[in-house]
Amino acid sequence: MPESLDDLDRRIVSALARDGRRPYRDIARELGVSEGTVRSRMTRLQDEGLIRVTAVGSPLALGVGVVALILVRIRPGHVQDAAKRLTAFPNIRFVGTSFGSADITIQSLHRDVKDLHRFVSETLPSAIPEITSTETFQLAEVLKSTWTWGDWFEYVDNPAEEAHASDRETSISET
Amino acid sequence: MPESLDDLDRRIVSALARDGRRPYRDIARELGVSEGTVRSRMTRLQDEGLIRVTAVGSPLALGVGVVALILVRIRPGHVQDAAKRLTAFPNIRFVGTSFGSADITIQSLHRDVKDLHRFVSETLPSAIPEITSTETFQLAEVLKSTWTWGDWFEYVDNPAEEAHASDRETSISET
DNA sequence: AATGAAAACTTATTATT
DNA sequence: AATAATAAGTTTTCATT
Repeated sequence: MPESLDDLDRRIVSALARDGRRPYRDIARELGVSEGTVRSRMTRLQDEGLIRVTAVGSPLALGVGVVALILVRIRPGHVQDAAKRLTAFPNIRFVGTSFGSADITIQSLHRDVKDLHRFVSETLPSAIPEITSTETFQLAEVLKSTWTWGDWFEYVDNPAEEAHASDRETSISET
Repeated sequence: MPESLDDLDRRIVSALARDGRRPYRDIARELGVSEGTVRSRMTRLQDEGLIRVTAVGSPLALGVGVVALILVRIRPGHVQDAAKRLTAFPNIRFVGTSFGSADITIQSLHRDVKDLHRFVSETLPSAIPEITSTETFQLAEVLKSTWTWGDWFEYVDNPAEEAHASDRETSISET
């Protein structure tokens, strides 16, 4: 039963979102608690699957030529099953079911546009015959892709604010 | 000039994608190089903005009630400027310009559907008057959201493979 | 659930190739 | 660009509250 994060958890997560390798001891000093407290809370959050500390980076810098967003429509009654099968593709990084004119939205990585085209026109339809249509958006430039939480914690605590100082310095621009 | 990653860089990044807090010394032992080599390569990759080690987690577990994908169309000639202004919103986590029937795709976070609706119907149009239309997909369930690179490195090195063993155990399912 | 103490281990710096 | 040596700092374990 994954209970929500308390204020101390959030501060720890914010600190690690800024720098995932920052020593627990250092974070503990800043927050006025012991190193063990930071450690045990992070262990709990990771064990519960709520948080992971990981290397993230720009796909386009890591040898990925093409990043695409694909909207998928599925024969009624087969959405959940189709979504589950899409998660098995190594080049699909995101799979979500949705309300609206698409049943599933995915983000996929490709070496080049030829690879993307083959994927959409051949691989996907033959792997998931319940697909009734797809719509593909090849991304030209990723201007923001953020993993920090400080701004969100501020936003959710203070609904009035909009478009103030942003996370940009700690995000990776994936151009 | 960000040159691409060599094989050793990739192995280091893969290891840190699995566990971002794993000691450099431990990774170095596994890869048969010195700790300093792992450290200096990570320093370079981080300084060049190619890789970041960070805490990532399930938005829906962190107090985010609603995650949406929004496709945005913009008056011709204003796409780049509008995209840049969208990056300033703290509740927008992803901004990409794209080819296809949308000019910009964004991912946004909201407390509830009322907040999402206000954002789409009021906040966005008044902040970015060049928007000509939007299409919103409220995400119901995120089945995959992966940050590891091992599978991609395999995929890009071996085009024939499809839908084999996946990253799922190291991704966070954002239900 | 949080803490302090201590041994084991890692990091960050420096000099060397 | 990589390495070994080393002082300083961190992690991990455990007994205590």
